[in-house]
Amino acid sequence: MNVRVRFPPSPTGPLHMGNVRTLLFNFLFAKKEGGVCILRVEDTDKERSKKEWEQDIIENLQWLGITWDEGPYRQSERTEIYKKYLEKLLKENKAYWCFCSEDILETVRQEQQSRGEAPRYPGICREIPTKEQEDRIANGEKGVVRFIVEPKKVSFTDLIRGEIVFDMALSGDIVIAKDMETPLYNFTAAVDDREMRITHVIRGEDHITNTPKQILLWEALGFGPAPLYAHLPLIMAEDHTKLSKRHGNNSVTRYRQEGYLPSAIINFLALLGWNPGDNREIFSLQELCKEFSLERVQKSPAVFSLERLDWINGEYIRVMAPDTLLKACAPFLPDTASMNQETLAAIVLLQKERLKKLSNITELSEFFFAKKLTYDTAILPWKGAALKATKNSLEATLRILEGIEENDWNKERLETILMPEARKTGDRGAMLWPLRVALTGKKGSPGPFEVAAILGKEKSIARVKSAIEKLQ
RNA sequence: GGUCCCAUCGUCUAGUUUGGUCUAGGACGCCGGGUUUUCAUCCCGGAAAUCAGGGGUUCAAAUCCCCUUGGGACCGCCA
Repeated sequence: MNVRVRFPPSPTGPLHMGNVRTLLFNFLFAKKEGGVCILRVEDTDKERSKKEWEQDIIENLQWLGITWDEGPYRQSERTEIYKKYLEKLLKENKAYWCFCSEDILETVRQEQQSRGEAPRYPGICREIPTKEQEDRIANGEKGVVRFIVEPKKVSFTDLIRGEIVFDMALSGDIVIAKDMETPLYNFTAAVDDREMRITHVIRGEDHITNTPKQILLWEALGFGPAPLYAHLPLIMAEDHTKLSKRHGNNSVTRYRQEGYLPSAIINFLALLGWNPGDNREIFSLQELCKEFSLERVQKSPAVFSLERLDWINGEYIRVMAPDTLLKACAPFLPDTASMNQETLAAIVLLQKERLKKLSNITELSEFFFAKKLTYDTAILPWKGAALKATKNSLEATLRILEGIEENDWNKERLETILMPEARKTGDRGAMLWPLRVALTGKKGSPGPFEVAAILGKEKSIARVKSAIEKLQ
């Protein structure tokens, strides 16, 4: 079989992590099976769909490396196709015009719910003669198109969950178009899946109840065998409900802006609901394409864990090539103008193992860029040492530093000169800790030799002097 | 409320199809230790699931069957 899957985002908001997971699984499945991916923008909701969101979706998909082979098709540009099928259903009396006001519908809905019934349209307008329906529409009356849902059992074999049966007698007739130019979701999905020869519909679990509706539409339209369906477990927030706007901004753009890598996001999302069956945790997109299988997809929902994403992202950052890392970090560096490339590269490389996300570089490295360090003098002394002793130590260090030639001012030389001195104290921390704090103004930071080398002789000495002054 | 889906450490999960090798394995996070002047990295170790509960079937059940409970999704002239 020639596998064809679809990416059906709705441009009513930015691309978010939940979308990406679904699209990713479609992509991986298609690649694994040697099939093709079709990008289909589901923009039938004229009020909510925005071109800017379509842009956001496309750009972020490209950034992530999730590519498609056909499209983008836009449903808003396919009105004629839907109209044709709408007319067919109307003509064959498989659909009818409904003139019920929203007020009436709302009243009926509430009555049904208070009686403990599932809310559904009772079929009021189904009784209106076809001729009368047509006349009313021709005379300009507003109406919507309802599809007659046959009261029968509909079943399908979900590739992940097995056989699922629905009793459609419990469902009312569904609205498939607001007017001939405005078709609705279930209808356009069925039509397009057929028109685009989709073989596998892989989507979120929240679509399970739409499936029998689409299958009935598919049958009514005489489309032949429906595609195969696979419903993925949902991604949940920490509170164990479906990930949504309520849970903060989960847009790809936000993660991108914070310095998460595409490869890390892909790796993380792939492992949310799927696993290779062994203990491996790190996968490239290429590897995933080779190994993915629907059989290994989880049935139960998975909680989105930021801590886990952070870990995977850190893993990817640690294996980045120096120049790639520098380029990636550049937007997050406090000030790229005042320092040369070489220095910036050294800074980034130094912090590499400390980054969970690229944006961490900002705070981690600001002391390199600061004109003046501000910190509490109390953090200067090493393990309960007295202020006086700390000051003496720094003064001794200062004298050594001042004696070092500009040419010798590099990490290796600084270490070979200072380390023996530090050892003489019996506890190297007594000398090295105050020096490091004087240079960085922080309790935790890279080592003093690395920092001093990057800072240069002049700045380093100024900072040590400043620390000594603070201890007066 | 109705319908559907799901159920192994806090979280992601292996193991369930073909019952025994599972006194349930790995990873994240957490705790402790080592390396290191500190942080981070790295290395070692630990706590953490009576396999939701109950009942069956069986010599044997996380694995098969039934019931209960719990959680989630959907019920729109959104997708």
